[in-house]
Amino acid sequence: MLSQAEENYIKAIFSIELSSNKTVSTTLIAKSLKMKASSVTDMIKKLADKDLVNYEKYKGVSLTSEGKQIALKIVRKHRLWEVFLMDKLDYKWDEVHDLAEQLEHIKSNTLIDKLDAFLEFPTHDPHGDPIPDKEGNIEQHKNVMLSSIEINNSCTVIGVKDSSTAFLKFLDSANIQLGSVLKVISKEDFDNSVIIENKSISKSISNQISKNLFVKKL
Amino acid sequence: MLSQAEENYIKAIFSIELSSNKTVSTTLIAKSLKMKASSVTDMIKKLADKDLVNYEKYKGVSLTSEGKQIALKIVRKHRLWEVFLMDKLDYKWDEVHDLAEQLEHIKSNTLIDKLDAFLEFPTHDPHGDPIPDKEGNIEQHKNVMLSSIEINNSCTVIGVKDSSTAFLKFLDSANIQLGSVLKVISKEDFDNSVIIENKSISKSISNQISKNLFVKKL
DNA sequence: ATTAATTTTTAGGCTTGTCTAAATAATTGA
DNA sequence: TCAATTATTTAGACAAGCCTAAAAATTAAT
Repeated sequence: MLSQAEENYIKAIFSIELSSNKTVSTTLIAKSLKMKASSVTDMIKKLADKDLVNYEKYKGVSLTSEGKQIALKIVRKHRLWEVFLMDKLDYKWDEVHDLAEQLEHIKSNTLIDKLDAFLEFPTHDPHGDPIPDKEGNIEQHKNVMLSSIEINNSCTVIGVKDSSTAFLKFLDSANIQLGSVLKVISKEDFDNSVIIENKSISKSISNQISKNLFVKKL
Repeated sequence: MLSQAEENYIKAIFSIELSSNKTVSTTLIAKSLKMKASSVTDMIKKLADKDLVNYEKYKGVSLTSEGKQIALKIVRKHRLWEVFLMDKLDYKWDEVHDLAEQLEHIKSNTLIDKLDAFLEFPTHDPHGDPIPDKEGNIEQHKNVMLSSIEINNSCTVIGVKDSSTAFLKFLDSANIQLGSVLKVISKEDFDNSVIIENKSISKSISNQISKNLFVKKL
């Protein structure tokens, strides 16, 4: 049985692997978990002993397939709890992350599948991220960002890359949710901002925002 | 913010205080938490420093009013989670305890009240125990046991004193739930067992069982 | 190709929460 | 009452998980 600390490392390594595709460095893990590199080295050794990561001194780590399975289970739990918090308890999408970070560590063989059933087998969490199934299969995010949509094309918002509270609150204030249909009116070469139309209201969206919004072309 | 270990001690002290009404000894706490007495002494000192328990060497402990409030909050969380697990996720009443022991430690200012609302403000958990309200008010259990019901009187099962898996499974097999109406047909002086009628079926109930069933006289 | 800068690891330390063994206090019973 | 028993506390140890500071390896820059 893994400790919460171990699970947090596994999850961090998993998400770094996903987003960067290079071998994961001690420093990156430390940054992601807000810890010191020396602490990370300690824990990596422990995880390597348990065959959850491949590790060679000074060469970074990668998850073994067993490690990856564990990571997927944690991600599954995290995202299902987020759905629960939002759909059943009326939390807003910017409030669910921290609570789910706690709930994802609850140990039980049955709980998460019962929760899944209770929620009627959702496929995505409140931020548009796909939920792994019981076996750890997970749909691949298509990496289409709002920033890459051509002028005059429309798209649907299907997810956010950054799910920080600040970003999500900004989206709320701009009236953008999952499912919002955005039409790209024009692009500004100078700062890469785009003018979009959302429910017939036009808005300027900075590049920082538009490259963190996953969309599907219509 | 209290650690899980601290919360577990507070809860243990609270439940011992409730069931025995004497000052709580180191040994009793140790037994309840399956730890060594020396560990208990250490923790008691810590809790006393935080003014959550009154403690004088060799004289046992009692919760301060602050400690009691914390205990009530934990009990509230535990019981609400139990209701959730049973009512929403279809767990059986003998399965919810261990999971609730984990869930009760989730830290959040809003979660438990939202859960309470979602469950439509239940007043009792699946074992018949009353759920403290937001302010920590809790209904007093009337201590009427099945063993004290007179011959020919009927009563409703309103709770269990022992909520161990074994006991609850026994009750299931005997078709006794909360709300079951039992009529006392006869009593056996020899071993204090009683013959009861439940849905027109007669059964012999040992004293061990009947003194662990809270009932309300009809 | 060396040196400088950065990254990673090692070594040693700290806190929390547990333990065992020994010392001390309280209680029991003859 | 006072000796034996039991309960409690103290002292010292250990694992987990974090830290700082220093050493070692790697990478980058001139």
